[in-house]
Amino acid sequence: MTNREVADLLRLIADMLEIKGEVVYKALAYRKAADNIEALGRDINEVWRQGKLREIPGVGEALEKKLDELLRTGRLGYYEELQEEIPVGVVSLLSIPDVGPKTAKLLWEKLGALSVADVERAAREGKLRQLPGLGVRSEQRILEGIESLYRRTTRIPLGVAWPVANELAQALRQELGTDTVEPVGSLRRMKDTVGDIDLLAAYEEPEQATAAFVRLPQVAEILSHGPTRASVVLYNGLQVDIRALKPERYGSLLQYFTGSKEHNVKLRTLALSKGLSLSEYGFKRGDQELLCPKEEDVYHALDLPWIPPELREDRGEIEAAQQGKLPKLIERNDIRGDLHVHTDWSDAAATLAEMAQAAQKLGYEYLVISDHSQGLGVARGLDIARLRQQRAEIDKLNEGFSGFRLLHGAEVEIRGDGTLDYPDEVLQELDVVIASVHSGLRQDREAMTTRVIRAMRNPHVDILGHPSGRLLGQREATNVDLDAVLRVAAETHTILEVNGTPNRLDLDDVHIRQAIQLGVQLAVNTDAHSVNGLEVMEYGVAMARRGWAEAHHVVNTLPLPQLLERLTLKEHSTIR
DNA sequence: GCCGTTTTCGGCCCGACTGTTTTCAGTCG
Repeated sequence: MTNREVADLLRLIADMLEIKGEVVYKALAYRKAADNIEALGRDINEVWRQGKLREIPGVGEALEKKLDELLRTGRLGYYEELQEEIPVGVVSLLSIPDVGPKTAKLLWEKLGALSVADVERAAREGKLRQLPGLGVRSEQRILEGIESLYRRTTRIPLGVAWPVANELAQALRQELGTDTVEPVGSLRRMKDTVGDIDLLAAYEEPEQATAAFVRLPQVAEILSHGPTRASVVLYNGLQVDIRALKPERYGSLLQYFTGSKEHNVKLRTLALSKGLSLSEYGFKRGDQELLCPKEEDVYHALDLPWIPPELREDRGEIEAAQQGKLPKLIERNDIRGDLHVHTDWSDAAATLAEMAQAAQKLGYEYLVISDHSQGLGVARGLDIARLRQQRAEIDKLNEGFSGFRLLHGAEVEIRGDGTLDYPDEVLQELDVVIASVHSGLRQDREAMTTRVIRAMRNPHVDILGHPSGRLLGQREATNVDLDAVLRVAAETHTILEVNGTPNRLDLDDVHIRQAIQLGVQLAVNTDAHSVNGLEVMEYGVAMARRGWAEAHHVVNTLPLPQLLERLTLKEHSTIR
């Protein structure tokens, strides 16, 4: 079982326990363990083999026993017993907005509902309003919730939500005549996907801010609307929540609303240990209030340095802050060039000259042209003759540049057996070789892992492109064993790509962090297929930051001479 | 079910909004 599968099962059990009516803290404990297993960055099976399950935070005696049974036999007796009591169908009702464990249990016990469709039917027949604690309004609300559930297909990639959120924030800033409107929540933490958009407004009359917000022309439907918070659905189907408070509490609100929930919970616990109570309004010591106009004030009150939003996932950042060991995260301006872009030589829109010009405009010192290799026919991959023609043109262009250089690379297909799409003598001519998997994506774990590792052991392969192959919202990652890939990358000095294309963001944050811990170096690239595509660098950098990357972990922060030297490391290395 | 510079037992974060209530429970973030 994968970490994800184990985590999902623990979360399912947590839901069942809640519906059953167990003390909520029990369910909480399961969820916490699930979160930590998912964010582990190591294969849980390996942790289990080493007998180190207890070292995972949130795993105690009872969960260790259950995990051991699960990983050893693939089954869990405790879960099977629970299933006898609480059918999985009841758990599925929790996906309906405004239906929690109590309501789910009620719907099941009184109406026998075991699916969202059952609830929908009962609601249409007016049966929900007859249940204790529910009325006509609740019935209507649940029905609307089901409809929105059908509309809402999946989480939204960061690259989609980010521009929408900024446009909304800008509209509201103009409406209110203030600067203090910002996207917050998982967006501000730059998570790879977001469930909804959260906005924050600091305004003297908060109720006017929420009122102006629900009146924005983008708003299709108002879900709730109070003096300090409101929730709407846009015409594009995205849900947006806003919170508004007076500016004097701006720092507390910004901190609170940025999350994550887990990070905030830990901060509050920390506050309690110092005799303070923390909420979005600020600190309280007894009746005495301590306001935080700036976000830094919140952290300083807890004797912590300010923590960058990208780290706020309760993955050790608070402990690191306490010990003064927060990383100095890489920034967008540290990037000196893009190592992965395409041109009209293969499947992209812009010419070599256009891409070079755009890169110089961004202040880059270098740009690697890396069109597809011959095997990727659908992308008009370059055969060896055209590749050499391209080299000639790049050389010619370079004569006209000063303080900037085009490098010649290629994104070379990793074939099904792990061999590469150009022979070694051709690879050797290139400044940068990116090896990527684009075909045969359904191979089983062993075949896929062997394939990728074989490619990495080629001394000419500098970078492994989009290592997991995932396409957010469209395609799962391939079966590749990333743990093994990371180990071999460390051993062979192969650079791993952090691909900034919005629906890739690959590597993800968890594996970036693991890579760094193993001493693997990264390249943050855009994989741009147009001039505008170069702009997505900010998403790639955001992923790197979420993975605790500092500038020195990323090779394209190096000045050109050092980069070129780094790129020869593998050929000169004796370890293969 | 986890966990311990206030505890190996008794805690475990805080508040808004909604609807169905006569003072609060459920849900959400």
